[in-house]
Amino acid sequence: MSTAGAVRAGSERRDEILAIAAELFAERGFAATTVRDIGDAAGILSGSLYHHFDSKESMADELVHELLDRVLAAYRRIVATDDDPERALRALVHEAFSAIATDRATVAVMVNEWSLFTQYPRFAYLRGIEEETERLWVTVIDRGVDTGVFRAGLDARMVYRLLRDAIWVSVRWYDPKGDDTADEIADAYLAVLLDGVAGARRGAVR
Amino acid sequence: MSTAGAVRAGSERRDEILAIAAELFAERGFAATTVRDIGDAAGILSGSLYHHFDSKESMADELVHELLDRVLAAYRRIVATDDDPERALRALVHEAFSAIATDRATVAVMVNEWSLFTQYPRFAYLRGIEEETERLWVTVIDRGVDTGVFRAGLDARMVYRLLRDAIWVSVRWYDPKGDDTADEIADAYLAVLLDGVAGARRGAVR
DNA sequence: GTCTATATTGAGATAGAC
DNA sequence: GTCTATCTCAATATAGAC
Repeated sequence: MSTAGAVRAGSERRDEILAIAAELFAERGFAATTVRDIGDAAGILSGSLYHHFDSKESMADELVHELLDRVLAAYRRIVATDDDPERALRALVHEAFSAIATDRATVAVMVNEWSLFTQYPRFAYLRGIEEETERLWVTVIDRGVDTGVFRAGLDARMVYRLLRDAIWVSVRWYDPKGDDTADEIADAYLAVLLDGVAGARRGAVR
Repeated sequence: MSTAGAVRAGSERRDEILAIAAELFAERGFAATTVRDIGDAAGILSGSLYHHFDSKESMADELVHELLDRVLAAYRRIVATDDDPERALRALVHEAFSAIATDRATVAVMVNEWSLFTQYPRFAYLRGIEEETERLWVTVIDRGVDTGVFRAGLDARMVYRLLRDAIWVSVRWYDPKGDDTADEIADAYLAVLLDGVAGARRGAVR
């Protein structure tokens, strides 16, 4: 009956508390958020949180792990399904921005606390997920170079990092109530990435 | 006699301790670094740090403030000096990557703790610096659009954010001992930004 | 599933001697 | 400029009643 992957199935109350914790972690930072803050926001005492969770860390762990499992699964589907490199890259970028739209707080936690979390053994899986993600994106970029739709001589790994960093950190200024939807930002970023900002044909490497 | 701008002049010992603190903040995170850690690394007791600094916060404050003042001054010089939009943009990007090379630890602290610091009144100046920085970069991009060297209809603010985010977060994977120098990464990023990754001329908006 | 009550630890910071 | 010694507070987490 469980929908879970790596993560324990959760009651509704649990999920509710997790969502509250995510908002607080995103807003104040993981370290600066106390279990009392979370309890207060959830309308219970801090001690009662430990009926649902082992520790403050495990809350962040569940949030981030569950998100990344979902995103990675989507990446896998895209790369396995779509043979066209440009369309696949577009889909990957839209998928990431979609996660920012649907799970803003958790993405913010991931982005802001990445350096912190990757220090702890409990978050060791982050490396694995990050490696597979890189492999998938780089595969798509390399395919594009092979088929000639992307420029020859491109450093796929560097392009991936540029894009990954720019996309995820946008969660820091992304405003769900703002003028631009996540898909619109995705398209704007893709426009720059694919065609560049230079207006006139240049005597460059192409 | 003082070399300082907004920041108190410092003895050599002070600077040494600041550099040590920067490394620890960058490595373990600001919150996870204790004043005892800093004292240990500096070879003194934690209490002795308070002869040099008011608080742990003030150490991070000095580090980040001093760095951003220097970088902003460089940006100002570039924008005031160079009329050519593409050359100015190149210089801005190289300037940022140069800061990553020379002040890796402090840049990492700034990037990792930005969301945390901007919450505190003491770091209110971050907003001001960020705003002026955005204005400077956007000015250069808009100039490029006006003179036709950058594509018409470009959202300068979005391009700035994309670039800013991608550049600064690269401090998380930048390896001073790695194959690529900061200038090489800057050029690679600029190549993507200016010309895009698409290899063939496309029937796009240009 | 939440509360009462509290154990325990570790943090930032201070006062005054040397 | 550093040390000795310590204060004070706030944090995570636990035990057991309801």
